[in-house]
Amino acid sequence: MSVDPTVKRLPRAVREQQMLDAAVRIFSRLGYHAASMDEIAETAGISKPMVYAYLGTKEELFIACLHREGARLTEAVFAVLSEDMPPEQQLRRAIEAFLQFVVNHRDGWSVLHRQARGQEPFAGEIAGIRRTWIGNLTTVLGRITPDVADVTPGAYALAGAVESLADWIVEFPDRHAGRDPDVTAARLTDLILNGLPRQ
Amino acid sequence: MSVDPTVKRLPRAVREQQMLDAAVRIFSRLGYHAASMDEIAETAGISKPMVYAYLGTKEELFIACLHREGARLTEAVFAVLSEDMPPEQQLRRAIEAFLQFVVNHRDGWSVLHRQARGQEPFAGEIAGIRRTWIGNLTTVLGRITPDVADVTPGAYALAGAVESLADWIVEFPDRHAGRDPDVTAARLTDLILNGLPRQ
Amino acid sequence: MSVDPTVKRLPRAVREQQMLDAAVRIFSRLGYHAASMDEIAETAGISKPMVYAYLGTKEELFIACLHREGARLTEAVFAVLSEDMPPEQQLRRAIEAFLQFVVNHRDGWSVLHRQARGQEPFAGEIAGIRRTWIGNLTTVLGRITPDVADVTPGAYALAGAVESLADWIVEFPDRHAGRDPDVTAARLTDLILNGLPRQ
Amino acid sequence: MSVDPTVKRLPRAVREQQMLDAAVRIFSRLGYHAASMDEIAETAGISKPMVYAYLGTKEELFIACLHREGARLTEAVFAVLSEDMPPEQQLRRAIEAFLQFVVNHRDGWSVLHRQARGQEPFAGEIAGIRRTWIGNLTTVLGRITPDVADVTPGAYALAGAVESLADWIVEFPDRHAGRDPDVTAARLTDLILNGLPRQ
DNA sequence: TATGAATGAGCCTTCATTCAT
DNA sequence: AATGAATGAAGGCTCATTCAT
Repeated sequence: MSVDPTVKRLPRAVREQQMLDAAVRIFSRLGYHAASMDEIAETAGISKPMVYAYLGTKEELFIACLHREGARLTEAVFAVLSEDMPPEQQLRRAIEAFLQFVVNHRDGWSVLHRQARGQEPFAGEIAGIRRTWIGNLTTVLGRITPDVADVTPGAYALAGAVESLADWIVEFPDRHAGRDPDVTAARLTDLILNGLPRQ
Repeated sequence: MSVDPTVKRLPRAVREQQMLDAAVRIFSRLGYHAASMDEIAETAGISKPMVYAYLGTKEELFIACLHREGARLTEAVFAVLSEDMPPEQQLRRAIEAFLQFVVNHRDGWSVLHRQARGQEPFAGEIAGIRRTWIGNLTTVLGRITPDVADVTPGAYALAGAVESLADWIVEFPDRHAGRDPDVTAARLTDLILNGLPRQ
Repeated sequence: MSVDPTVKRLPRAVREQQMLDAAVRIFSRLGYHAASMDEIAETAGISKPMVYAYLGTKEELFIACLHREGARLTEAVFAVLSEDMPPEQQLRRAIEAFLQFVVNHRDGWSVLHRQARGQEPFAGEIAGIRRTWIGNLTTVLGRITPDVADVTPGAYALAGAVESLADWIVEFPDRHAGRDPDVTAARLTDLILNGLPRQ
Repeated sequence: MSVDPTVKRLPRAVREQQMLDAAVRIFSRLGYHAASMDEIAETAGISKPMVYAYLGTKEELFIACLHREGARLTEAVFAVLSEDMPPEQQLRRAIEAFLQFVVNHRDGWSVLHRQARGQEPFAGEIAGIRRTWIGNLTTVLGRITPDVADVTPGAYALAGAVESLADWIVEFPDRHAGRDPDVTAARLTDLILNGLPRQ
């Protein structure tokens, strides 16, 4: 048996990941509607009926992408936290992890954040994933401030700020060059804790 | 004789606004691709060929929507500012105006912010409109803080925070009920200026 | 009363000729189907309803063009003939006149010859016009040769030859430059009468 | 088991020919613009998307028809010639072959000659195909006559004569009945070589 | 497991034609 | 006499999805 790099028969689990990789790539570039199953299948190096056999309809495929990328994001943020950290450090490290994730998984981030927000039938799914991550922020902020009434809007504001910075980093890599995402995370943490430096 | 509600012949300028109204409504609910010219024309109470005659292609129609709503947003924010205000007040009032706009023009906001970000051939157009509004924030922040290096990322963070709060207000009208957007704007301004209240 | 060059109110007969001019121009460039009434009206400097009021539907308009240009062609050929000419001279002068007409009325020729031949519902009309001109050739040839059986196919062959030369002159003006259509007509007449010069 | 006439799954090469057959038939009857992809697909006994999948755009489909029929015509004429024939015989046999082709492939001839001449974007393609066949005539005539200057216009005239005769044969099958195309070819060859019989 | 062949349905776009002023 | 406003109808093209092998 040879080890032809263009193997034909592969175990299902491997093929599924190839398909999801291709799907995330195409969806991130074109959005849900403009992406075609043809192009996804071709990118995955597989025929279209296989995509349907393994991952179902286009809608189900997109949701599978959302789940995989959402889980990856959640894991990436959780991985850097530990119960015994002081909340200020948790805050900074969570932001760091988020920015790092976006920089390293632009396609996944694009699928999660840009390509179907507010578009049925994905709005609920995406909002749920986002709520998970904002829920974490809420917990952390709740440990820092006593201002109970504002902790939820605060978490939403903070989430938006981080997402916007992530987009900024991705959109202007040059202007951001030389600046580690960790530095950006630290600056934002400072801003949250202490406010804007005044002149 | 009063104006018949089902008027037939109307001057071009009027019809164009009707069409744009319908287009913004449909695009905001379904996104660019899922929206059909048929449905837009029907919503506008006019036949499809008229839409093509006055506003052109679906693509051109969408861009016309972006321009109209973008201009309205810019105007709404500019209208509340005056040169001689202290910058802290400018900041608060700009945020107020922005949140008010989103609450009062949900469809326009959805078209600008959610339905085509990062999707060709609109990515550039939308990014440009957003950059205008972020540019204003940058100017205001620059008057408040001496920290030159961080003023641009700060403006992006702030913009994201405001946008996210706007979405929150729209998404959970109940939880937000009784809370004026102006209160939210004031709290966010406080956060920016002084940081999170510590316990 | 001023003599504004963009006069508005013109007598019907004048307007009709303007419209036919425009129609022949557009039909000759694009063919019957690809030409649009919009473009014809615009080229004529008039609004569409006027075209319909004066010349009827697109089909009727096209037929009007065929009639006008066909009549002009017939006249041009007849004008140079007289009963008492020897038939060889009639032959040469008819060919001359035909070639001259095509060179001077390319658009009309294109409408008659290229843009709708064999296409319903114009095939019959065009064939009829062509038959008129071929009928003339038949008469002339009949005076030259006693070979009755071949005079009709001969006339068809001759007509095709002249038409093809006309197209050649129009298609390659450079290669034909310096060569008067009259020279071409003389050569062709020679060929008909005496055959190809042998080596 | 015999071949079911309503076979469902056929290899691509077969289906493509079926489609081209249908396309030539419809285009020849209606012309490029008036023909609809729907009717072509239906005539081919297949659904429209298959036509697009295999032959591309309507424009590409028409060009594919031109190429196939043009190649067939060229082959038909070439097949009857051999290098060692005297040029007079080459001339006669080429004309014979051409007339035979037109009589046996009326649809193909119509597509090549009548349905899109001078109409963009096909004018160049069609002119090129015609130039090939006229080029052959030029070569043959060059072997017969020493009159270099007139050999090209002579070939154009001859081509037009043959084409016109072909149309005549097709248009009046009755008047032509009992007359073999070969007889017509012989008479035309005579005319070319010797001129019109004089009285 | 894997795929070439096939299609129903729908959307964007345009055009000839007419109405109301 | 003249036109801006308006539309029914149709055509090109694409796509998600499935069948037969």
